[in-house]
Amino acid sequence: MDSDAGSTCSRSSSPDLVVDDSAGSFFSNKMFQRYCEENRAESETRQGSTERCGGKTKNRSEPNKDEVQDLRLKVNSRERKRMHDLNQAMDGLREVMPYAHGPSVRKLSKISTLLLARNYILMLSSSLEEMKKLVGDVYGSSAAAQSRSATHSAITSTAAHLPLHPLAQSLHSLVGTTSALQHHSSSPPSAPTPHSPPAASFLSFHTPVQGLLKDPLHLASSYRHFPGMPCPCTLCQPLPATTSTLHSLAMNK
DNA sequence: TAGGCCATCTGGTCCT
DNA sequence: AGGACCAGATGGCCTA
Repeated sequence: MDSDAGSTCSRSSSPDLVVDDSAGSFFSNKMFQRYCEENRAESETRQGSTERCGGKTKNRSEPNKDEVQDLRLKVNSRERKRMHDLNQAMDGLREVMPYAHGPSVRKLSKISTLLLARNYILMLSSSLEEMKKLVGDVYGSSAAAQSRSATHSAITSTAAHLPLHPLAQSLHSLVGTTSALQHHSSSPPSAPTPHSPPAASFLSFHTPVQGLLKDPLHLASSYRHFPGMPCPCTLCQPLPATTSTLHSLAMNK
């Protein structure tokens, strides 16, 4: 509809707001012209009715054309700002997501960003639970109760050796479908920022492999998987229904 | 060229 | 009343 306003933003998710420009385009487009015509017709009708009533002009509650235009522009501007803020938040979310960043990498779409974020949170939660379980197995419940700080440090230090959770595969599939990966196993990780996401190597980001989700155990973990034998790790346990649904969603993307 | 993604406008609804 | 939020409509840009 609004081609001029759209061209000014250059498809950035957080374009610079040029209110006057968009307003100009708004004034120039057909919808607004039709809107003005309708508004004029309505005001004329109202005037006729008031004259017919013969009374005083009672248009205090009914704004005139200019007021309606100003109101409309204000509302549009607010909505634009709201959407820009939303996009900024989306960009912030993209920045902390474990996918390849860079100019050569296509930006994640909004829906992909949200799905990826959800998967990422689920994966981290599962990993944390798994690490707690592992530490509990190693040190025993009493030892774990004695030093929770040690537990915490053990969790953080051993996180780098986490088996790849099936949820991570959905990250792979999502990223694989939306962008080319910057990080490979041979390339050094980029310098971490204060809010930098876990390194790609942490998530074992290699070449995206499509269809791995169909067989999560395929590259499941450092656990050894024997045919016909149940795996002891909780990461190999069936995922919640919601997660499975999300997997299919992500795969369909 | 079709489809995906996006920005913007717009009207409705709810809340303060 | 004014603002926030939401969803539908519309049209532009980009990619396969």
